[in-house]
Parts: sequence; C-alpha cells; structure tokens
Amino acid sequence: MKLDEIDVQILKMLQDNGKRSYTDIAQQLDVSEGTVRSRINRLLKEGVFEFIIHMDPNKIGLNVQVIIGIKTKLGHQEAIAAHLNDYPEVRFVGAFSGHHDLILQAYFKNNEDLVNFLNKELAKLEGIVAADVSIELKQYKDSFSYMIQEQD
Amino acid sequence: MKLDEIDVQILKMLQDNGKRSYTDIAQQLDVSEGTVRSRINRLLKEGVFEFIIHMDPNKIGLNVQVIIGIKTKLGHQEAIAAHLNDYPEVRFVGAFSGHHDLILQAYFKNNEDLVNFLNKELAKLEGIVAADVSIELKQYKDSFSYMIQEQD
DNA sequence: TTTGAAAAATGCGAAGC
DNA sequence: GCTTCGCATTTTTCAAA
Repeated sequence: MKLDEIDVQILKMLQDNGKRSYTDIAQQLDVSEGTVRSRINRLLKEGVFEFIIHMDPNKIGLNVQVIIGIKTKLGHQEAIAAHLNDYPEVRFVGAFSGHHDLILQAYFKNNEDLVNFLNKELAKLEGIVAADVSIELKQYKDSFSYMIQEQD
Repeated sequence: MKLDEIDVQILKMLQDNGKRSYTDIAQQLDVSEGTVRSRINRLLKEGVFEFIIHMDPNKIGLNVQVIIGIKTKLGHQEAIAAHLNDYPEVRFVGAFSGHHDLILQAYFKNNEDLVNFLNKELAKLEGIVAADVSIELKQYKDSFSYMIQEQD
C-alpha cells in the first residue's frame, strides 16, 4: 500500500465532491487525465476508497437513529457481530475496548420498529449480557472528509 | 419532500454503485435518461443524498478509530458539540438520550494523537463531566445501503 | 415532468515515450 | 509510469409534447 502526494491530492479533491471528473482533477493537479484515471483505478482496486452515495436517513423515512452498546459473554462476541451484520437496519458494527464489547449503529422507520428490533431480534441472540440503547436526538456532524496521510 | 417509486429505485441503484450512469439507470427502469437526470438533480437539491467517496481509514493512515461517549453538564451540550465539530479528527457528533449526552466518532493516525486529543483538546472544553473512550478493535460492518421508504 | 436529438464534455484503450 | 490521440460513451442543453 503506497500513497504518494498525487494520490493524496486526488483523494482530497474527490472527498470534496465525489462527482469530479478525471479531466477536472488533472487540470488542478497539473498532470494528465490518464494519470488521474490510472491512479483512481489503482486506488479502487486496492480498496483505498469507493464511490458511494450518502443518503440523509431522515429524508428517506428512517427517522429513528440509534447507537447501541452491547456487553457480551466471553466467547460470544464474534457470533453476535456476525448475526447483527445480517440486519439491514444495522449500518455499523464494531468490536471495541471499553465498557461495551460491541457497538452498533442502526436506523429505523419509527419507534415501533426499534422496539421490535430490541425485543424480537436482539433479545433472541445468545450471549448478550446487556444492551445500552442511545437514541439520537440531534446530529451535529457526519463527515466523510478525513485527514489523509501519505503512505509507503 | 416526496419520493415516489422511481426515486426509490434510482436511489437503490445508486447505493449499489455510486458511479452508475444516467443511461444505465434509465435502461433498467425503462424510463428516459432525462427523467433519471432530472430526478437525481431534484434529489440532490433537496439534500436527499450526495455523491461522496468512502475511504478505508486504515488505508489512508488513520489506524486508531474510537467512539467516545460524553456526559455533559446541563446547558453545555450544544456548545461542546459545536466545538467538537471543528476538529477534523472528529467525523461524527450527535446528541443522544441514554447514558451519554453526546456520542462522537473520531479517527487518529496513532495512539499518541488520540491521547493528545483527549488530554489537550477534550480536557479543555468546559462542561464535560465524563468521557468514555472505546477503541475499535475490529470492524464488522460499515454499510451505506439503507432501507429506503417512499415518502409523500 | 418527460422525451428526443444535437452539441459539448468526459471516459476509454492503445501506442509511444 | 506518464502522456497523447482518436473513438465511444455520457452528460448537458434545449425545444416540444
């Protein structure tokens, strides 16, 4: 995995606007369109980034957003994470150090769907000791512009 | 805000692959290219979604990812959230019900940068009662494909 | 709004440096 | 690995239904 300065610049331009054209980026960086194209293809192939769309959950009818911290029985963490993966309502799952072994983020249409998820789905998973549900009241930031470092 | 079935289908195709062309989408949905384009532009203007790139933090040198739950003094929440917003390391901030008033997600180059953030930046913000730091050990899911509902 | 057709811009593949 | 040059595809614009 290598990222030189041109790669970093390309990524910075794309994280500004995922629809920027090769030509546009090439002109700003003073390289050819072909260079930008081949580098973007390399970065995609290496899994450094991907082109996606980011939807506003509230505007597509997902009005209840939660973060749930889970304490698991020793040895059950991996299996629980794998199960959580299958729910389309769950958009993020990670294993963490700290008070919760697993932390997940999930989006629901309404409170009823959330309650059903907690009582019918989460409750039936083996090895969950405790689940801390935090309901999002207001979102202040949700950015995808990271600080990119050169790599070698 | 209205989303009919065609809008939903367009979004579903785009969340599959953010680089799909108008032409491609139009053919699959059996409408004209112009229809797809005008709808995408409407959805963009209304802030329903945006074209972005999603980078793998580990592959751009951000190897330490954390979620921090913060308990704030009554009345300080809004100001603290606003300050957290300014840090490029912080990618998500939300106000929540539950054990933590604010929950944030942040990405750092290494543990030293994390410790500096906690001790030098977070520590100087007024009104923080407690901060629960959870360090990500393994990521199981990080999806941007949501369940899209029609709206009216 | 949606369509269709023409013009402009962008993307793609190949060859040469 | 970078560039340039044709050609293909896509995007954009605009008039009309």
